[in-house]
Amino acid sequence: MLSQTEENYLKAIYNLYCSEGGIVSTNAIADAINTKAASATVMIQRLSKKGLLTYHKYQGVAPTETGEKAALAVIRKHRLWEVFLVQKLKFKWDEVHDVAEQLEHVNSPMLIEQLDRFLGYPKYDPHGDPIPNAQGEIEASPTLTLNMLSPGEECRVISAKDSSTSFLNYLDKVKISLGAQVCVMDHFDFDDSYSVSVDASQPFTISKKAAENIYVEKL
Amino acid sequence: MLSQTEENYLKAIYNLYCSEGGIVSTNAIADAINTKAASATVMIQRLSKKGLLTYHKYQGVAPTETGEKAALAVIRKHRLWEVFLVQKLKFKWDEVHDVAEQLEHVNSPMLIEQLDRFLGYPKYDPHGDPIPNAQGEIEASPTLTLNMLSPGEECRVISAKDSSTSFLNYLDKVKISLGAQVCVMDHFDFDDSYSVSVDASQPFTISKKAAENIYVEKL
DNA sequence: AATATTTTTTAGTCTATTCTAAATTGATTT
DNA sequence: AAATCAATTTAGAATAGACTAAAAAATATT
Repeated sequence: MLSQTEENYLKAIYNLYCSEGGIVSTNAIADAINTKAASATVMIQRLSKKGLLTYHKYQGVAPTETGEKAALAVIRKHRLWEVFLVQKLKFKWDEVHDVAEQLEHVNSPMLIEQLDRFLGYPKYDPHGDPIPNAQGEIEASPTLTLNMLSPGEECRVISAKDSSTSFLNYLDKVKISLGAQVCVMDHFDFDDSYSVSVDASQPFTISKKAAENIYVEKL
Repeated sequence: MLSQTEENYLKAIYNLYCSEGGIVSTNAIADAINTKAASATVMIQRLSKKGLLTYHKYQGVAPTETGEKAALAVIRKHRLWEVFLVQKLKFKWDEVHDVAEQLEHVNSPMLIEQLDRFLGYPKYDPHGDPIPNAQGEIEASPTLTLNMLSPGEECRVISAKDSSTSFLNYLDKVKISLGAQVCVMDHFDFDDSYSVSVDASQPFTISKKAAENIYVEKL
């Protein structure tokens, strides 16, 4: 059993390891956790004693197989809760993080299993990051944006690339929500705008800039 | 801001104060929290310094106005999460406690507000205990059981008085679930059994013993 | 290669929470 | 009222996690 603090360190280390692509420095970890290098060192030593990290003094750190699994389990919980908050509790995409940060530490395999079912086994969180499955397998992030589709094609909204409040408000206003089905009706060359229909309702126009910032999956 | 541990003590003290009706002893608190009297003493001193308890050495403890509000806020969260687990995530009534015990410490007023809305502002948890409102006001527990109704009356199921697994399994089997609408069709004097219709479906018979253990509210 | 700088680790404190053991207080019995 | 027993509190120590300051190692600069 890992403490909340251990889970937070592990998650931060895994994220750094993926994004920076390689061995992670003590300082980078301390920054991510918002603590001091000395504290990070102590925790690194503890986690590597538990077999979750490979660690060589002064050299840096990497998750082991076990450590990666544990980190992905936390990430899975975090992202499922984010979906819950947005889809069921009407949180905005940018309001979920702090709460999910707390909920991710609740320990109950049955809870997560049932939550996953309740949400309809979602594949992406509201920020477009893929949700690891129960075995800790994770897909690549989505790369297809709305503007890449041709008229006639249908897709489901995964997330927003730009997560600024102003863009999220815009999406909210035009009722393009997570999971919405969008059909591209037309493309206008003269200003690169698109006519789209959301959930089979009245089509309307969105700009190229907007379309480029909406991640989708084809249906 | 209270720590999780402080919240747990406060909740336990409030519960003891209500059930035992008066000043609470250090040992009773230690037992409830599953710790030792010495630890309870330390925490009592801390909570009374924070103005949440009135405390006189060797005499015992009672929640202050503020302490009661804080305890009720935790109880509100706990009971809302229990409803969520049973109604949405298909937990059995006897499986929810440990998970709710964790979830109740997540701190986000918006989360609880939205959860309450999402659940349809429930008044009782799956064990039949009333859910305090956002102002910390709480009703008395329900006292009306199914056998107290006359043929023709309709009611909503609040909870089970007997929460043994065998009874809960029985209720599950006959599809009498939390929130179900039950209409009493008939009462048979010769064995005191009742004919009931659940959610307007095919009536069936339940024993006096079963009817006495189902808390309901009249519609 | 020698020095200076940055990063990392160690050592020593601090707080929250727990424990055990000892001391104190209150209640009970004679 | 004294002696005993149970409940409570204090004292002292442990652990998890954080911090600061100082030491050690790695890296960069001259």
